Amino acid sequence: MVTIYDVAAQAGVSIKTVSRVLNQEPNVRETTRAHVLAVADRLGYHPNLSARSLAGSRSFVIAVVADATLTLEHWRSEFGTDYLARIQLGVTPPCRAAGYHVLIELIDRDPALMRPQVNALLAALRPDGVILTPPSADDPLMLDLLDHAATPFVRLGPEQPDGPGLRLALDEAAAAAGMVGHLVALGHERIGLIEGAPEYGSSLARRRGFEAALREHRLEPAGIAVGDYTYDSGLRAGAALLGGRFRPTAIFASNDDMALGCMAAANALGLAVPADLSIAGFDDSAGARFASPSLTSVRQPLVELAAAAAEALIWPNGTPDAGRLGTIDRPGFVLVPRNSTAAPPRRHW
Amino acid sequence: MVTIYDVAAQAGVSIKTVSRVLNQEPNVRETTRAHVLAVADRLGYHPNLSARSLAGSRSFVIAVVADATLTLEHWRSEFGTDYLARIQLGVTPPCRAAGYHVLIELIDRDPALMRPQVNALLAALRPDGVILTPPSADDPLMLDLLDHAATPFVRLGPEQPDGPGLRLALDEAAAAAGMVGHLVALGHERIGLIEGAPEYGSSLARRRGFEAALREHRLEPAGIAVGDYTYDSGLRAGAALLGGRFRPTAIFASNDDMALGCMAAANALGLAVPADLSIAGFDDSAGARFASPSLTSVRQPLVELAAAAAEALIWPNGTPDAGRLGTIDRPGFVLVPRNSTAAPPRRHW
DNA sequence: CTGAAAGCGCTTACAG
DNA sequence: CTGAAAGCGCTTACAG
Repeated sequence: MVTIYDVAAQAGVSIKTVSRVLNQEPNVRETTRAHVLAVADRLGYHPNLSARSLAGSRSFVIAVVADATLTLEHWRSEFGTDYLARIQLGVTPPCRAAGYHVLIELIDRDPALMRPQVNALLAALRPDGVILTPPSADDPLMLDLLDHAATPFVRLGPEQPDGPGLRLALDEAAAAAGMVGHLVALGHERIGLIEGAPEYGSSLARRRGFEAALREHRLEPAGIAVGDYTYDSGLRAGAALLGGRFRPTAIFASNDDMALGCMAAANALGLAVPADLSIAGFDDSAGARFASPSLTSVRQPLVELAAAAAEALIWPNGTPDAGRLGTIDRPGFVLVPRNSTAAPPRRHW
Repeated sequence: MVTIYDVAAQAGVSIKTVSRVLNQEPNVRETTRAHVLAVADRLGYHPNLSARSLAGSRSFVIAVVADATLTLEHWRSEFGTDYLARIQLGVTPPCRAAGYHVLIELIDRDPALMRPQVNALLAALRPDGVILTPPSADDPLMLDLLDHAATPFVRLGPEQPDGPGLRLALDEAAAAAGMVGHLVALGHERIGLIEGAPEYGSSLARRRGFEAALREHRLEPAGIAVGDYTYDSGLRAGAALLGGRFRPTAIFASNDDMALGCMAAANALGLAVPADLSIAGFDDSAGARFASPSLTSVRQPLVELAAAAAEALIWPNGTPDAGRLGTIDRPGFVLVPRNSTAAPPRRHW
């Protein structure tokens, strides 16, 4: 392997000068710089990351932390697999462009496991930055460990509005409100909600958005049922909402899995979707795209969020073209209308 | 950060002894070993990977090489996203268990880009091993660069039966033959084939398996149409196969996308699947699971293959329990029967 | 604008 | 069974 000494010798300068050129430091004569670069290129020189990391303050490594159990489950089920892939899609291009490497690190939630795993990660890799995906983004021990190690980190879609680290928040309330707006625009006036597990912040935010939007349109909720983000809970909640006399003409579920469960409940009751009942979900999961009818949903801007996180960690003092980060600081959700929502049926009661 | 010096000082030994204990080298008194481990644990010591890599011969890094364009496309489409996720699922657990880190490295196919990218990867990271996914697994330049750098590498599902590196092959012919066996068992005697792009080795292997299985059952192909692995080509090929007078009662497509295209062609002709026509695919993609009717397909054992690759790189001289690798050396495909295949219609011509 | 020295935290020979 | 010395390939102060 060719080292910095080889380049220095060939170029007739000291290794320090080569180092300056490679790191784009100032105070190098332009001709020297060009010459060194030419020699490095000719020799096929590429700096050794371990040496750089050991001697300097940068490792050129960004670690993406994901919950071990959840991630392995997602990969195995090949269903919710989207999430991490979207993160990778967002993180990878800016990292590649800046010569950074991305490490997906699976960390267990159990504190007795998490503590040594995170400490080993930080000590072994000394990553220049860590990106926390939910639920790690709100784990007190995780935040504490990173904070103590003084490792820069970004929390993707945190549920807590404060705490350490850079937070890249998602405006879930606005997204939920947007979905209500979509249903109202179709003509619906009786809209029910299937709420997610109340212990999740996302679930509360989505309910908040739902209620605010209804108020704005001077409507009352046509029933609220509580689920836990699973298909089965959506099935039960759907049955409950649709069992009454004045059933809603549209139901907004806090995630796609529950929306699909609700769709099954509607089918069981002989209701056609969307002719008799409109159903909307949240997440734009694979299931939403492949369902029959396909499910109207709202897509989290995860790719943009992850890209912003990577750029914030790579360029702590502002992106090269700083304007961009600002514009994607709080990227918007995207409403994806599909075949499960339509105008309400004409009244016949 | 606590270093090996801190541990050595606290334990009252030299750093070399600490190093021996940590690397599980022989020639350490049992009491010394226990004491050092206790001190290391108490201090929360974790070795710095950069220092280990720089000083020693191991980096504890496994790089998974994937084609840049294809991977970004897959991630963006959120459709073929399965592939890399399956690889990650296979590679991650053995690496975690052995203290290795996994890096997904996107490499461009263009030689002018590939050469510096691969060289930089090898020089910067000095990975202990590289896992090549298709099509990199058969790229001559890629193989040459890795071979020259003397980096151990594994080729997943290579199409060429020889060349450098450890090859973990898939028996695609056997998988195709198995699918034909499934159709024959259902009662089909007139089975057509939609072949994939002939420039892919996989396509040839699958056709070979198809023909061998038919021969074994003393049947003739009921038509062979050539596609290129795309939905559209499957649509066209299906129309061609089904347009004749003595149409097949079952069609085996060399991948799921073409099978789904063929299904559309059948629908367009008013043929019900599977009542009038059985259709089988290959890959067990997400589309197969969500299609209507769901598509019978065959699943590549990618997870097992990737796990075997990781273990081969982590334990070059045999897995700790060496028996296991042998058993997954050539893991079998899994036939996944779904609703697109059934008994043939009763003859009525 | 350029360079000589020291040191990052380990492992590799080598010596005892 | 244990340790002192050298060195991996860079960057960090510091000097000129």
